[in-house]
Amino acid sequence: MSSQLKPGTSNACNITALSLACEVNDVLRDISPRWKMQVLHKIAAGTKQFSSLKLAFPSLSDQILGKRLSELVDDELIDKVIIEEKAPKRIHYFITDKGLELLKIIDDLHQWGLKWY
Amino acid sequence: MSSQLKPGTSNACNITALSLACEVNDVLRDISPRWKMQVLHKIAAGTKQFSSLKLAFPSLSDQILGKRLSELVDDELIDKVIIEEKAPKRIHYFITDKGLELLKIIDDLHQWGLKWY
DNA sequence: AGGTATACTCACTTTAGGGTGAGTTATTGT
DNA sequence: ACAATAACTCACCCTAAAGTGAGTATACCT
Repeated sequence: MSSQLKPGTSNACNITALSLACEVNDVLRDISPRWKMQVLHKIAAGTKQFSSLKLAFPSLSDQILGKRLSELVDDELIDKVIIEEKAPKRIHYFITDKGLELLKIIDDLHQWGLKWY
Repeated sequence: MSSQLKPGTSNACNITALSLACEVNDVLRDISPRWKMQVLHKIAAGTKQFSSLKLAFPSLSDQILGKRLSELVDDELIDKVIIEEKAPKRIHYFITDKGLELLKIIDDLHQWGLKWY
């Protein structure tokens, strides 16, 4: 048993937010889909193309990768830059500032996992 | 378009972990179930009993609350303390150090959400 | 004797998400 | 002429998660 709150401490805790509003729900729902944060991380690490991302995750299908990429674009976590319109299309993905800030927190989560799992 | 990595920067990025291993998958899977982090937060804020938690989340059913609590106990994010064995049972829940460290990161996620959503 | 309270569990249905197969477009290489 | 390539989308299935209804134990209160 660890860190019980002292009785009479008026229910305050050292967590900044006094009430975890729905934003956290939304954030968690948006970051939890399988592969999504790994793909984001890979893009942050410089992997720009669909095909290279495919190679990076052999057990991830084209379809799911496409879905995750469009989600990441919709979330404004990555930017999609069209290099060549005509087939064979060439598109590059880049992480945004918003995505980079999120990744820092995801990395904290990773560190927490390493410590406690 | 924001923060593209400079070409030739050898794919390094300012994220600590060089590769986001499966731990992040596991962590995300464990924290994403609906209500779970909110229940954890409420417990951290001093709400100790099943019935008080029920009142705190009117749209959360007994069954899901029970499931989330047992998950949180299994994850060692909360401790379950039996106050009275015989019916009517009385049980108190307390957050663990592990849970408290996680909540700090969840709060960062919350702040990130407030900033960017 | 019947109702209430606490903290659940079990079985079931419904919904959302993950995953698969096929098809598209236009250009380059053999 | 034919295959390959890049980056997808559409339609479908199937499993896992969410949510719902009912039931349980025991003691106290009226």
